[in-house]
Amino acid sequence: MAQALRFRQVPPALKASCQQCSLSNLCLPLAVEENDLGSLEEIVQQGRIYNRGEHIFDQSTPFRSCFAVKSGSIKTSIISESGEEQVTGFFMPGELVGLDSMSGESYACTAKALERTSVCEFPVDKLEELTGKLPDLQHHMYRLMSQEIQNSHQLAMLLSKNTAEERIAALLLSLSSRFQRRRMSPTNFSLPMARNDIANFLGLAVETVSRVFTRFQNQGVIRARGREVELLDLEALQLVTREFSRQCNQ
Amino acid sequence: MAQALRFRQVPPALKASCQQCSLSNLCLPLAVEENDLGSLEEIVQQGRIYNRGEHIFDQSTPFRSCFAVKSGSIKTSIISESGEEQVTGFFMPGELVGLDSMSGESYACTAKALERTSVCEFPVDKLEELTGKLPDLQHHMYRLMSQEIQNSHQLAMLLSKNTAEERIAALLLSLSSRFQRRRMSPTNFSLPMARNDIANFLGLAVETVSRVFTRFQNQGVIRARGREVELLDLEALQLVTREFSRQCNQ
DNA sequence: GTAGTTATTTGACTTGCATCAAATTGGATG
DNA sequence: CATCCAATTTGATGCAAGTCAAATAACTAC
Repeated sequence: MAQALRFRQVPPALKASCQQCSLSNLCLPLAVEENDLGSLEEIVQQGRIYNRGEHIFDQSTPFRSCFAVKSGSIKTSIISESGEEQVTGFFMPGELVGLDSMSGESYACTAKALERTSVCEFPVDKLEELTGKLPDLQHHMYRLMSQEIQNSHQLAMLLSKNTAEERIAALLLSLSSRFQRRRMSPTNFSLPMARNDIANFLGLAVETVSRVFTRFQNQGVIRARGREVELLDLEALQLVTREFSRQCNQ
Repeated sequence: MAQALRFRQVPPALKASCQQCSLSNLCLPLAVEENDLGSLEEIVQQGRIYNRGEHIFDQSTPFRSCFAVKSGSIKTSIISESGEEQVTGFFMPGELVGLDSMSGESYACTAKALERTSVCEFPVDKLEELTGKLPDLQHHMYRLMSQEIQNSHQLAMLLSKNTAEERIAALLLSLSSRFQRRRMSPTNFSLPMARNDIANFLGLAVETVSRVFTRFQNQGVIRARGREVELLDLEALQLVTREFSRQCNQ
C-alpha cells in the first residue's frame, strides 16, 4: 500500500492510469480506442513493487493474472523436478508476462524480478471477458501470443544452429532494440541479468559467455565492465549473427 | 472441388461437418457447446488435399487462415534469407497450424505436407469474430496458443540442455503420446518425417540421428526399419529423457 | 527391370564448447 | 574497512557431436 503510493509518486504527476502511463504505446492500451481505455483501467490492478530476487509467481502459484512490466525487469524460467533451471525469457517495461501459462491451472514458469521491479496486474478472467467485448484488444492479445511463439521459435533456432558468439551477439542486439523502443540508448545500457542467466538462456556455460564477452571486447566490438555494456560496433554484431547464414549459403 | 468431394467420401458416412468429424474431441469443436457448433461449421472451409511435399503456405503467403490437420501430417519451418531451414514443428491430425503467424501480414513459417494430407481452413477474420461471441472458444484459442508457447519453450530446453539421445527419446515419446490421443498404437507407428527433418528439428546432424537410432536399436529399446518404428521399451525411453535431470540432482 | 536420384547408414577424424580448477573481482554486511 | 560469499574471469583438458567421405538402401520414372 505504502509502496504503491510511493511508486505512483516516483514519475511525478503520473496517476496510476493507463492513459497517463508512459508505456501505453507498448503495452495493452496500445490496442484500445481512447474511449475504451476506461474499461481496461477498470480491470488492471496496480501491482506491488518487487525487490531484486523476489518471485512474482512460481510454478506452484495458481494462474490468475498476466503481468505487464512497468519498470525494472523480469526473468522467467522453468524449474524441473530435479531443480535445474531453464531461463525462458527476459521481460522489459511494456512487455507482458504470463502468456505461456494460459493453458493450465498453475503458472508454467517462475517469474523473478531481476532488479527493483513494478508491474501492472491483469486478472485473466476479467481480461478474457473484456477481450470478448473489444475486438481490437482481442486481436492484440492474439498478436502478442503469436509473437511470443515466434520469439520462442527464434530462440530454438539460435540454440540449435548458432555458435556461442552468434547467440550472444543476437541477445545483445535484441536488448539493444528493446531499449531503443523505449527511447533509451541502443548502444549504452546496463544488462539487467547476470552472466549466469545469459548462459542459461542461451544454452551455454558461464565460462563461455565470459570468454565471448572478452573476445568481443578485444575485437573492439563492445566495451563491457560488469553489467555495463557499450555496443561500439552494431554492424559488426549484426554481421556476426548473419555470419552463419552466409556460410551456409555457399 | 472434385478433390474435396472425393475426400468427403473417404471416411464413409462422414459429412464434412465438425459434428461428425472424428477429430472433434481434439480440434476446435472441443471447446464449443453442442448448439454453437453450427456457427463454427459456418466459418470452417473444407480445405483441399495436399500431396507429399506440397506447400499449404509459405513465408510469402499473406496470412489469412489457420489450418487444422484432418489427416496426414504437416511440417512447419522457417527458411532464412540464405535458404537454411529450421524445422519448428510437426503437426498431426487434430492440431492447429498457423498460430505463430497471427502477428504479421504474411505467415511466419512455411508449412509443407509430409504425406498426403487434408486440412480444414479457418479464416482468421471470421474466427476472431466468432471467438468474440463465444467465450469458450476464445478461451480455447488462448489455451492453444499458450500451449504452443510452452511447447516451444520445451523445445528450447531440449535443444539447450539435452544430449542427442535425450532429444530423440523425447521426440519419440511425444509422437507416441500424440498417436495414443488418436486411439492409435503408442508403440507401433510410422514416422511421418525423414531423418533429415528430425535432425533439423532437434538441432542435430543427420548422421547423429541415424547413429542414435541404431544405438537404441542395439540396446533393444526400439526397433526401426526405415520410417516404421516400434517402441519396445517405453520406460527405458522415459528414463533416457529423465537421465539428465537425475544427473544434475546429485 | 534399370538407371538415376535421394535417403540412410557407417566409419574416421576434428572441433567448439563443457568441465574442472583456481584466481580475481565485486557486493553485501556488520 | 575488513570479512565473507557470490559473480566473473582465465587457463588446461576432454568429449559429444559435427564434418567429411563413402558405402548401402530405398524410391522414381522411364
